[in-house]
Amino acid sequence: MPKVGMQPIRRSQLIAATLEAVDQVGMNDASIALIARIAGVSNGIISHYFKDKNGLLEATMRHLMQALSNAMQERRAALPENDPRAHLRAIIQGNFDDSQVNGPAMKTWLAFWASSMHHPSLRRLQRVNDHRLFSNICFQFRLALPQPQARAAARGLAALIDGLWLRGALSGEAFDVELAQNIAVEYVDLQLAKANA
Amino acid sequence: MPKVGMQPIRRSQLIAATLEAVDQVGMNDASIALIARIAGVSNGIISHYFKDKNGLLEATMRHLMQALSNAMQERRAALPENDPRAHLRAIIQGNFDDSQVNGPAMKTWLAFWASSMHHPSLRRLQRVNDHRLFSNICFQFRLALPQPQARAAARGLAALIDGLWLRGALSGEAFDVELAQNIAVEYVDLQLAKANA
Amino acid sequence: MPKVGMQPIRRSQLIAATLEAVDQVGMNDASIALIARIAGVSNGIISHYFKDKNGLLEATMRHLMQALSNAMQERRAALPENDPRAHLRAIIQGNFDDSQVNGPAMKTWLAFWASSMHHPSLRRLQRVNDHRLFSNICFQFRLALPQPQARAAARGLAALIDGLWLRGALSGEAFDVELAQNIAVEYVDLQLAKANA
Amino acid sequence: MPKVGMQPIRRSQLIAATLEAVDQVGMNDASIALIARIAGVSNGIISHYFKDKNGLLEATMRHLMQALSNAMQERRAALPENDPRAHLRAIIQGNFDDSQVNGPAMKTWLAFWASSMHHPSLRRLQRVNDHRLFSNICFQFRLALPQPQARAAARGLAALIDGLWLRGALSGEAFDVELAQNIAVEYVDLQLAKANA
DNA sequence: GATGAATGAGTGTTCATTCAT
DNA sequence: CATGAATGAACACTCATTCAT
Repeated sequence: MPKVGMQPIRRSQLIAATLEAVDQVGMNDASIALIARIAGVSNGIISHYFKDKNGLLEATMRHLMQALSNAMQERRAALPENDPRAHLRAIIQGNFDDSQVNGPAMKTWLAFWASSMHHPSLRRLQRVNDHRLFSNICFQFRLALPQPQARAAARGLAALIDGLWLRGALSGEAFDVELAQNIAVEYVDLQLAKANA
Repeated sequence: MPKVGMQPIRRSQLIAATLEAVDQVGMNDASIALIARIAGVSNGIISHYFKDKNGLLEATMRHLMQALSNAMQERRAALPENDPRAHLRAIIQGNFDDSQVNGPAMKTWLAFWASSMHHPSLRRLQRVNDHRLFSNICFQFRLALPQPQARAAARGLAALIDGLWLRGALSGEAFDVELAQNIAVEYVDLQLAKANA
Repeated sequence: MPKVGMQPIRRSQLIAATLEAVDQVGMNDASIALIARIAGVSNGIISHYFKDKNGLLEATMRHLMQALSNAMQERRAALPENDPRAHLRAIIQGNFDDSQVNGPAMKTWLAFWASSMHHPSLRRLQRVNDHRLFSNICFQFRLALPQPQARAAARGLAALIDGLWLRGALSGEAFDVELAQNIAVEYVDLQLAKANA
Repeated sequence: MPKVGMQPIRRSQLIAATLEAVDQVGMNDASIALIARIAGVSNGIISHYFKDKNGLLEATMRHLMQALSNAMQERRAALPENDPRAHLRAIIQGNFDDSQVNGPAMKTWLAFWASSMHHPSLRRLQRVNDHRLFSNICFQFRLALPQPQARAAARGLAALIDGLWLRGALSGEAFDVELAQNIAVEYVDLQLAKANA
């Protein structure tokens, strides 16, 4: 049923199908045929809306990143400017948002990380994202700590968040969001405590 | 040329070629033909020494895990039994051993993590490995901390190690081993400090 | 914009786009999408004016043939009836008319010749065209030569014209029209000289 | 039945199948699947012996050129050096050799000419071949004529040969080799006659 | 033990064509 | 008239695997 103005609808539909396919069989076996079948459309349409498979995967990655960014912004929007602990807490919570710790998202993120080592376009996206998380964290620590400590603390917190997320993803059990958040928040507190020492 | 005893030699040769291939083109494009070419052998021989491609990949993953285990054991062998800080430090150093932070190893680890989400045999290996790291760390923290805190600290340290490793792998720059180790060791010290509070 | 009388305009537009497309990428890769893009119209419109792609190609071939026919008629219109040399000269010049020796036309002719071997409708067009050239030439030679010689001379001149055209098209250099015409006209003179022997 | 040393056998087999396929359906529709079916082998084997389809087509063109070259050399081998008429006659006869005027060969040559306009590798082959024919002819005419006339005569004869061949291929009737040869030889005689004028 | 010829299913992609709007 | 969304078959090509030698 050809209609006009289908572009945004179809694009969302295909990105959702991609996440579903990666969840089911992994990115390697998430063929265009499978994705199209899941989306309930024909194979050929993917080239119509995304130049090729890579275009679809890149769009899917952007979608996940946007969701992550939104999850953080929502939590930080109402916070007072000069409260690093609250902002860091919101950043942590955003990273463990439902949109990031469900099965499809976790599997897709992992697959993207692996792929990004060999695909320049994904690599670029990956770098921008990593750097943004680090910058945001660093900026908040800088409000309470001198530059060198702030940078080290930021590096540590970013790594801790990613590591908690990674081990949660690989554990095979349900993601214990609260436990992960507590460990990360405690790290923030330990770092901020240096300010008063 | 002795026709006997080729098995271990060929197996090492093929595992090395696999790491090299994954480094060059990623695990997706590391075809049997490419691996065989890198190893300087014929395509067919891989089925001879490993049942199939999956067998080769599994063996490669075991190889990396063994190298990680060795790197930790070497550093811990001479340490006094009752010195958790020293042991945790050795565990940290082992995780950032040269055998783990070179390009081929990092790319292969990442690819295995992604694959393990969908391949039961890799998943099992992955779990055992993850659990062993956690157990080792937890045991050491337990020497200084009560059970609940020890478990939380272990979870945090394991995540921090993996996260530092992950962000190092993805950064695209040379891995700053010393910086990573300092951040992790500082985390150990902050946790152990609770024992005396 | 008048909605009536668009047919001849659109048809010319699409034929011109076809020639352009064939010039750019060859007939094999001259997809409907590309032709439509060059013409600045939508994909679907081609079926509207031509039944299908084959219809468009056939129309394009007819267009080239008509241009060739016109090029010859224009030059022959004012000639006296009983001057075979002048008419043969005009036929030669018509075959090397600008409309026939430009890039798009030459590439399209070549492609049509190749295609005509396997597409009955193109084949029919091709035959009619070939025969007409031969008949025209033969008729003129017949005014000066006995039948057998006239036929042989006609066969030779038709072949020489096509061969000069072909080698010019394939040479990759600019088409040296004058040189080609001189060689063909000399052939005419050599044949006509037999009449007086 | 895998054997060693199959390369030359398979290559010939596949080139023959390509000619047969082009004869049957034209080069456009001569898919790898069809060629493989005609050769009685699997699709995949073509990449094994030729890098890709283009490699197979290029090899097929080289095969035809070699056959043409052989056809001429055989006829010229026993000729005295200083007899341009005999050599030109042999060149003409070689160009109308059985290996060149059968259906598959003619259709394939035509298809290659069309393709060569858009494929650099085929274009290069085409140019070398064209130039060789011209050079050979020119060298012989030069033995009897001054340089400018020799060059013009060579251009004319090369074109006449190609044109006779082309019109024969397109005519749809059986190729009248004798008639074509007579017309071309007569052209040689007319040109050589200038030497004594 | 080792080779590499051979298979054939599977991939991403292209494309002429159809048709609701 | 004209669009462009949608289809689905066809394509070239890749690849893990098998097996005669």
